[in-house]
Amino acid sequence: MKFQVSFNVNEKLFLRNPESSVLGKKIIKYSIELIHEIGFENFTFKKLSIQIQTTEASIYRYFENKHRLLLYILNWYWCYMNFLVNTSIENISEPKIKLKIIIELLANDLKTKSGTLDYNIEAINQIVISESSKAYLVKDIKNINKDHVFQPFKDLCTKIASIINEYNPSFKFARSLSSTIIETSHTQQYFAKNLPKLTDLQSGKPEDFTLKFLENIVFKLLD
Amino acid sequence: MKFQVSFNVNEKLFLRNPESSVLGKKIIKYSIELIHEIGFENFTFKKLSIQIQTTEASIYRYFENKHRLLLYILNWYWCYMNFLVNTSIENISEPKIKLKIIIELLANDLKTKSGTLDYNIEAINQIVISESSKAYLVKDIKNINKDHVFQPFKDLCTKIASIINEYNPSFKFARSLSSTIIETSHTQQYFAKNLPKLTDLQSGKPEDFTLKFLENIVFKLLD
DNA sequence: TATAAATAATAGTATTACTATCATTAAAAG
DNA sequence: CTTTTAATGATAGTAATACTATTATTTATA
Repeated sequence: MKFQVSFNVNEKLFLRNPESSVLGKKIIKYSIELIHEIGFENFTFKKLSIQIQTTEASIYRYFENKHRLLLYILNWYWCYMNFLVNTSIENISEPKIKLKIIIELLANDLKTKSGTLDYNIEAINQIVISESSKAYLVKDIKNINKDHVFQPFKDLCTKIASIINEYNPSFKFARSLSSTIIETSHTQQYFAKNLPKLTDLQSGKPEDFTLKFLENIVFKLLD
Repeated sequence: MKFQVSFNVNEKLFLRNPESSVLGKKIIKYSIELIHEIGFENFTFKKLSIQIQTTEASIYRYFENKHRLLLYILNWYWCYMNFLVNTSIENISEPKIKLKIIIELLANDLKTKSGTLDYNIEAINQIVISESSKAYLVKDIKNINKDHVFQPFKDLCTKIASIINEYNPSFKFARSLSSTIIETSHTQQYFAKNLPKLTDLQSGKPEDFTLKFLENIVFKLLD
């Protein structure tokens, strides 16, 4: 399946729309690769500019700083997840099946769901797992949040919460459960891979383990 | 209740033991205040040195870098939590009550449990909520982990897992549930305070909400 | 073809994240 | 009570980071 995906990412995220030029698209494509490779802390506009043979100044015309660039990548991901969730459950009537599909998507099945994309979806996935909390765990969160830069994340959370309540209308913590399974899908995958003592992974892949764990908790909670 | 608490923090965390000198203790005390005040990203040894009227070089004699200092603070916290958990459930026989007490401690009741301490426990709490994931979400995690700097965190996780299995021996995900409730206690408090749309908080304190949520999920899962 | 917009090339600044050196002061040992 | 050692202060310096500014050149659009 080959399809072109682009989303209307919040304009406050960038100074100049990276989708609007070749250089802009290169910035996104290679920042994904570079952040994945060296981690967000070690990532700089200087290093990126060398890799794509441009200058720091050129990148600064697109993004105020690297935090905004990270937010841009995460927004793209959250929009993509919203899209995948919506299309994957479109024709499903059973809320239980819907939830199962969503959990599979969260526990990293989206790489198999994705066709050919402009961006390296596996790298984005790893960035989401390792770096996404750094987007909101910042001192200036209150001001940053005013620009609605977390809207797609909240939308995803709201969507999943609505299906949780569709499945069990009396459950009182749909949003918190929703944000918890999103975050836990990242944390448990990360722990399983890097600090396995914090998990019950015995053998097999971190993704498969996370899937089983999430299914276990979600359906025990809602049944 | 006034008591003096000190723990044998892993020697790999520091170059010179901060507990061994007046300056060392000042470094810890005021780094807690400063990280709490300006956030870990904005925190520098230079700023700290100005506040405690010493030099950057002097601080570097205690800690290799600010990441190690953060790890030191978190280790202190994890050791303290281990201590609090152990003393709080010492005389309890019912595993359910033990779990309830632990959840209360996680959902921030520890400030009421703590007497007069050398360090600002409320500031440490906020640091744990906002900064602790930055201790492990680093590219070099595999090497850092070799120094056993996450041991007290793993110990806490193991302890809670053992009580989970004491309460319900057939539950297959005790460690993952344990690490999940620890992380979720931070995430939900942070979301409730800063991105409340990601939670079901209607009114009241983030701590109280988090407590209810955690109790709900833990006992629904284990009963 | 003219005009505007985007990019490249270059330079520069303040801050960060350190390392090094040497003088001074405080603590411990003889 | 001096000697030695260890800790701290004072100072300097470097490479990298996180930007901003200026001007020339290229590319796109009118």
